[in-house]
Amino acid sequence: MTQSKLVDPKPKLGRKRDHTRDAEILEATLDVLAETGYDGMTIEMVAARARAGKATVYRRWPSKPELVLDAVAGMKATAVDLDALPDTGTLRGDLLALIKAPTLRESEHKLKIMTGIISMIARNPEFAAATRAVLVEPRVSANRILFRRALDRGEISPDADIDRLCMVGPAMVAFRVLVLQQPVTREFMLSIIDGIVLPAAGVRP
Amino acid sequence: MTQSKLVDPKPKLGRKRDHTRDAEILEATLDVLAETGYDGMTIEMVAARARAGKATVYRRWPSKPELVLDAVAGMKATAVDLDALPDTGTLRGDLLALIKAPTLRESEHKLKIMTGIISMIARNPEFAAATRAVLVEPRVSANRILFRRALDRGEISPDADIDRLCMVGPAMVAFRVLVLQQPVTREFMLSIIDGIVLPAAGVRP
DNA sequence: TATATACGAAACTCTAAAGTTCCGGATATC
DNA sequence: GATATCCGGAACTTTAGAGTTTCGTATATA
Repeated sequence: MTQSKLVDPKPKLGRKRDHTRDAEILEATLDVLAETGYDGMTIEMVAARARAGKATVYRRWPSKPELVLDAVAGMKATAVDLDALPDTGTLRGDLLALIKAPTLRESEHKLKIMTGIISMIARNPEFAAATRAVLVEPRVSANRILFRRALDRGEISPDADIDRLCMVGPAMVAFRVLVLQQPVTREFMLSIIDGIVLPAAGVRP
Repeated sequence: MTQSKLVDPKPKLGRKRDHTRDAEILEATLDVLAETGYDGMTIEMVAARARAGKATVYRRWPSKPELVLDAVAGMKATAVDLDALPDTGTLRGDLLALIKAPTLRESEHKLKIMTGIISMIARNPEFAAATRAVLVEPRVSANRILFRRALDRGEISPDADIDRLCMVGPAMVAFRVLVLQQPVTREFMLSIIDGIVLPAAGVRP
């Protein structure tokens, strides 16, 4: 019997699509998104930045929302690796290990992208889900693991509200970038860890 | 000598502009803003909701950005009254007095309006300033007064980071509404006050 | 080598919304 | 009562951007 590719019968002739361009277009999408926001972004801007034609973009993604959604979802790849979390023996040490300069820059960049998408998450549930998956879950999950460890070690108060504590960092960072439009510095993160999170968790200095 | 109104020589003939419509149009603007966001909002939507014609809107505001800016700035009127802050004798009492149901509803409503404006604050500095003046400053200033009082009473640790503590509430609320899209309940605020803010401030339960 | 598709670039269509003008009717001044 | 401006409503012009098509060229299969 011959091959029966009923679904998606791939053509055998013609030039193949260059899928290395996909990543470049998605990256250009994120850049433009961070600079102008979703509504300010045009497909022509994205194509120009990726040195591609509009047709090349539309050959891969059927519409602007799907392109943006794909680009945002792709950011999850650069999230914190839950299997390689720091384990310094103290909660403070673990938290400090998570605020290295590259991590902070990345967080700020992600949030600037999110600035242009915030208005969409109210209009389109898929954007809301993508946002949470990329921006909230990775960081909160990482924090949760660190706090549980600290709890097991008896380092923090047993009646600490871990679920809320995990959100303090992300919330303060998001507020600072989205609303206050200020940079996320190491000093800022330190003041949150030492001034808010650790005291609230019941860690003695 | 006759009157010398060189600036703005008001016409003396014709029907007077009905300035009671101003407030209605601004209110309609905020409603549409909360529902569809800045870019989704059209002047026709606003005019329709205010039972006015587009011309009536454009007679008062020269452009869409100026209308929205004016509407947002007007929200400051419903901010917390710094001269009538609660003074219950304890920090916890004061904070609880600030999270009555009507206040929470108002905060949530303001934040939903802000959702549609967030993308603009990166594009237009005036929007950033208006947002801070309406959404951040009033609440943070109120908190600062309450925390200073508590500090003067010796109720909280003298080395508490008051500036950061004042932002925890607003940041957590903004994060919950803008990013998580969840309602601001009294339980949520209680968990922040009792689980984060008071412990971080060094108040013993 | 013929064919089919990809590429970048640009021309093109279509639609939606910003902003303007005009209408008939109302309300004010002189 | 003549005139000027307001009102809501609707027609109108202009512009910008989403999405499509076309063109000359490059690259793959058969």
